[in-house]
Amino acid sequence: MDIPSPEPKTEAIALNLLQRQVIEYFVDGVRVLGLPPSLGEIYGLLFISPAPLSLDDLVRMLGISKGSASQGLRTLKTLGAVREAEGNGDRRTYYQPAVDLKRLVGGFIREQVRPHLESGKSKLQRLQETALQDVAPGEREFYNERIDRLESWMKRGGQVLPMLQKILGQ
Amino acid sequence: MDIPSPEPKTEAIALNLLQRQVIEYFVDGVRVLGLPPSLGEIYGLLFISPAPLSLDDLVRMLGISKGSASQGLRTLKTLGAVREAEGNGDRRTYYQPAVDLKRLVGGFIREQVRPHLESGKSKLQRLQETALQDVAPGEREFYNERIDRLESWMKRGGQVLPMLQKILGQ
DNA sequence: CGATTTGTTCAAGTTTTTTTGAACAACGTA
DNA sequence: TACGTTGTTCAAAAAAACTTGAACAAATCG
Repeated sequence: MDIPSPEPKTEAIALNLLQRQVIEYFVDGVRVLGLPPSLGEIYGLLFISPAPLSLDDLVRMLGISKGSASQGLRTLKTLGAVREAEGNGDRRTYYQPAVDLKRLVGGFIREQVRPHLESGKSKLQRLQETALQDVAPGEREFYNERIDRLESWMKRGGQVLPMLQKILGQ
Repeated sequence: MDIPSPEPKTEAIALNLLQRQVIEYFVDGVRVLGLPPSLGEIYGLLFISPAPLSLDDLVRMLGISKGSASQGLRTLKTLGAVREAEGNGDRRTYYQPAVDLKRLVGGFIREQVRPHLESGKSKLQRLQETALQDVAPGEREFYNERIDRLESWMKRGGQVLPMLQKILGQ
């Protein structure tokens, strides 16, 4: 009978203090963006690792499940925040972080911001076309004004995003 | 013995289709910003109501609890998204939405973005000062480069926010 | 081929966030 | 001062979001 491994759920056994703090930093960071903590852990560790890491490395070093690591990497890839490292003489895939702000911001805007902006615009259009019809003609003026305002907000948003990317693009 | 009120939890009895859809619109909108749905409901209803509403109006029209309404209004006030209406010959307070984008964006940046940016900066400083010391001198180069990069991100962020406000300002 | 390693999927479990509602404070009125 | 009304607070309930882990697919190796 073995001694039951008393191993606490210690993640990050292989990580130094600096790495743990940077990971913490990114966990906080991604929360602001409305992304799950695991994304911050994964990106953070990749960011502060001298060499590319495999999915299995992430699982071991962060103490997260294979499922989380797999899904997290997928999301990060679609965000353009992580890419597969080239030419490792090995079967498994290794991952590297994208580290230029332009690319990161661009990916976030493309995947998270634009879709909402677009769907917002079309919802507004439908609003205008159908829901507004059900309002008694006498009351329409106010509603019209407000919907116009919403539309101008969306438009402004659409104008600002490219500027933002340009500014950050440096 | 009364007939037990079969009243379904129907919210929004007094709202027309347009209003319900606009509220839905804002519920989605605030989610993107990482704010709770109730804020979207409250702001949305105020936005699409011809006249200011009281806390009690919000409770009845949205079918939410007094607690939610009270807390939601507080948050919206600190975000500068809602303000109390002046001079109603009445004891209770009535609320109006702020409807110019500049003010809304400004409030969000001030309350939600800046604090994170600031705390991020100071965390980085601590990182630099303490955690980096524990790294073996030979390995410092890589870590240094990455931390410098983080600092440049924060700096860029600090520069972009005012521009953003300016652009949206009109 | 069969065995082994690598990675994905998704239902169920866990954690976190949000909402509720009842107790209470504050204020005005009579 | 006693009473009704308005609004706040916060512990507990409910809902939503995230993570896990086991079953499975895909690819490689011997």
